[in-house]
Amino acid sequence: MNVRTLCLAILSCGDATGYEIRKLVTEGHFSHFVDASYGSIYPALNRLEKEGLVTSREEHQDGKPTRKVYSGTEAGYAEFLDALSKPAKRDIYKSEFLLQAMCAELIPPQELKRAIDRHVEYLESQLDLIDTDVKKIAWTGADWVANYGRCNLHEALRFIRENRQQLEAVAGTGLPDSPKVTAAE
Amino acid sequence: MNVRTLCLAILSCGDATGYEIRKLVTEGHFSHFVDASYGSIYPALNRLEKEGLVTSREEHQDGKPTRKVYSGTEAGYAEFLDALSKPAKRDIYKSEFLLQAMCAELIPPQELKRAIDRHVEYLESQLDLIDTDVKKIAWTGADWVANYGRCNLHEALRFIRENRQQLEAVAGTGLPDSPKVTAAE
DNA sequence: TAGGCCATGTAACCGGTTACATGATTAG
DNA sequence: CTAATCATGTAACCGGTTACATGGCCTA
Repeated sequence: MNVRTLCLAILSCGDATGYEIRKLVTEGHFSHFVDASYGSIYPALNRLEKEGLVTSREEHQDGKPTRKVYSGTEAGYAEFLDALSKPAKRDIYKSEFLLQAMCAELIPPQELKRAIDRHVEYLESQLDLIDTDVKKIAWTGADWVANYGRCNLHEALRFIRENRQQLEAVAGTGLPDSPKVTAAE
Repeated sequence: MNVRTLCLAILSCGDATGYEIRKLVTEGHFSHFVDASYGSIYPALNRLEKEGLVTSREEHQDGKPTRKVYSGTEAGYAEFLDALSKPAKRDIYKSEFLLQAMCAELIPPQELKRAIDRHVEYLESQLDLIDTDVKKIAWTGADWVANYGRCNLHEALRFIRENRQQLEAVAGTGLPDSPKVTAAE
């Protein structure tokens, strides 16, 4: 999923400015499963307008800079639906924390403990974000996704709290010269 | 986390060839939270060798191409530990499925149903992969991570199975001209 | 005999990030 | 007085992917 399609999707849900789209995908309720920055959003929006998939109107407001509000067009909505009809790409998940956990035996105990603490804090903050965020929205899809995220975060936290001592017990026991994996078979 | 550090991490756990590293990160037990392709792994390995962070030996085998087996050096292990000591970057999670779920109201019912089915299948296949894979390994870190993944996948599947009808009930009820979000506040 | 696995590598390309430019207003 | 928020945009850069090149062996 590229930024272009992402913009189309968000604009299918309602009008927004580039600034707002960026907020939604980095801090708002879309931020848990997508991401993009100004440098990709603004060019994407300009291109979409040229192609007639979105339209824009300028909203002058005093005291603040002029907003350029985008709306999806019929054609834009059609392309979005089209993108959805082909099977979704598999989820992408990258986690430095899990790499650390995987290599726990090679990491000094205090170091590992700190890494776990940090990750627990991170997951808790994500959970808070969802909870404060969900009050502001009401439509079913967003609500469902929020609940999905909440459940998963709860489960992750539960698992770590219940099993972290297993990992901490082996921290640092693997010496740099004793190989553990002989790779794939 | 770039491919360079990833290679260093894997080689800290044991010797491997570029081919094997790629297998580990795309199909093996590292594949659930990292990813990389040949085009980035081989150049990274060559550079690491030039810098003295890994060494290689050639293993001639008849019938098959010569393997170039890499081992981490003291310096390489040190750099890996150093990378771990600075706080891990936050997890990256991208999901087209959740974007679809978020926009459920705009998607025709059959389309949505199929998308959910596909995603359930995908999660189940991931679960299978962990289960078949975990038998081949024994060291604590890998085991812990496998269990972590298993729990999370179970929870995700449970949630979807129990709540999918909520989403399916509203599929297609949002018309393209009735905006739902007015973006961030 | 076609395709998949083993195995290493390169080059072109590209999507996206980072950092910058600009500037008024408001909150601490 | 400083920092943050609002708001739009550009240009350089970069990490990584895709696709290709090569070639023997084994399986269906």
